[in-house]
Amino acid sequence: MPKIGMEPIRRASLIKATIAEIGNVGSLEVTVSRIAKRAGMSSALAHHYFGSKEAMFMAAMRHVLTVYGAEVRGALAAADGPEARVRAVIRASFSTSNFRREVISAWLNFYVLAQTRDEARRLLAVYQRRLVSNLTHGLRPLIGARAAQVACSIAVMIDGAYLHAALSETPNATRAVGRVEDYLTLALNAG
Amino acid sequence: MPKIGMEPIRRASLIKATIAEIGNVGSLEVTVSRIAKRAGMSSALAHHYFGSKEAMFMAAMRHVLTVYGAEVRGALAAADGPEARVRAVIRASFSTSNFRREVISAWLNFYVLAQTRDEARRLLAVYQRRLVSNLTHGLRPLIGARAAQVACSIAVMIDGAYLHAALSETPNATRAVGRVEDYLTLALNAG
DNA sequence: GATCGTTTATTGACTAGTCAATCAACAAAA
DNA sequence: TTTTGTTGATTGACTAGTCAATAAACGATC
Repeated sequence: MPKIGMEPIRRASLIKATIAEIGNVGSLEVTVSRIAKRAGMSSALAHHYFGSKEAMFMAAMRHVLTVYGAEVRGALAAADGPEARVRAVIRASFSTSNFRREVISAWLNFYVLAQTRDEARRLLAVYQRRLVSNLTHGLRPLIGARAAQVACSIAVMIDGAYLHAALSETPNATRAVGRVEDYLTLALNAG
Repeated sequence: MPKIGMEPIRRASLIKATIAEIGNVGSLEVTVSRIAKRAGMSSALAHHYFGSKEAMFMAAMRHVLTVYGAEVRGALAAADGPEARVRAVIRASFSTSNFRREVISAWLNFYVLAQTRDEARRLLAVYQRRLVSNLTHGLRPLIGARAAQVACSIAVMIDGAYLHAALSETPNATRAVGRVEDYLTLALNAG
């Protein structure tokens, strides 16, 4: 019983199912059939809307980045003053939504994909530049010219702490945030 | 014409070929046939010596970690004094051998594997503990009780910087080392 | 030092299963 | 009737792992 206007609904379902399935299996070795089944349709329909398995991955990752970006913007809007803005960006990177198993899985596999697929690499670069830019703007009023340098270091530390936390036996976002904020404090007091 | 004593030679060839093939494809979606072909034997022989594809991956990763461990030990032996030892550990983590494409690929896929395979997770934990331990021992005489904390932060920063460098358009080990060493300097001067 | 059973090395062929992508065909809306 | 939604069936290619069979080296025994 075909209904009209299904495209956006189907696409959203498929993206959600793709992320869930990647989280379940832990890798990109998921089948289009399983994704489609989870989304309540045939695999042929998944191909109809996305064209290929890889396109589904990319759309899924773009969705993860969109959600993350919205969280960052929300946290920035609620922050009062430059230092609070920097801390908001850091904390948003370790939000509970970023620590769901399937999102962790998506990130790790995204790194793998970024080695060989230019589209993934570009997307990753965009995310990193935005992160550094957000941090730099917050840091500039606090430490002036050192802002760019420190922002890069914080970005590196966020990714490292995320990786460590994600792969530790007991993932602990709070500890990870603490580690990055300790560095921030150190950098701010070293004027 | 079978010759005796082939087992260690075959195993070494297969490990080398596995790493090379992973580096080529960029993921674990490599076939046993291709690995075996690259190593100059039939796929049946690869199964004979390793039993499964996953066992080949694990052996390959263990080899990467062994080489890395040897580099660290070498750098530590040549280092003079605590601070030099800390810097030696940092620099060894960004050695040229760790920046070969296939080794980067092995690391990224190892992270992915560590999500779901206990053996991979355990191996990763061993590597991380050793890294932190090495750093802590070097830091203790310099900053006493803060050593453990700072060692963890450096370890996190090493992984983050490695990730960034590995996935940037122009991988640059020197810049990555510099970033971690900057943090070290900051931490040492913040007594 | 010839004989023979055992171990090790090695492969081609095969099993049994997987999967991405395609396509013809059908159903409802416009 | 053209567009949009939808699927079952199929294709064509690929894969991990098994197995029987072969052949060289080893070692013990006579």
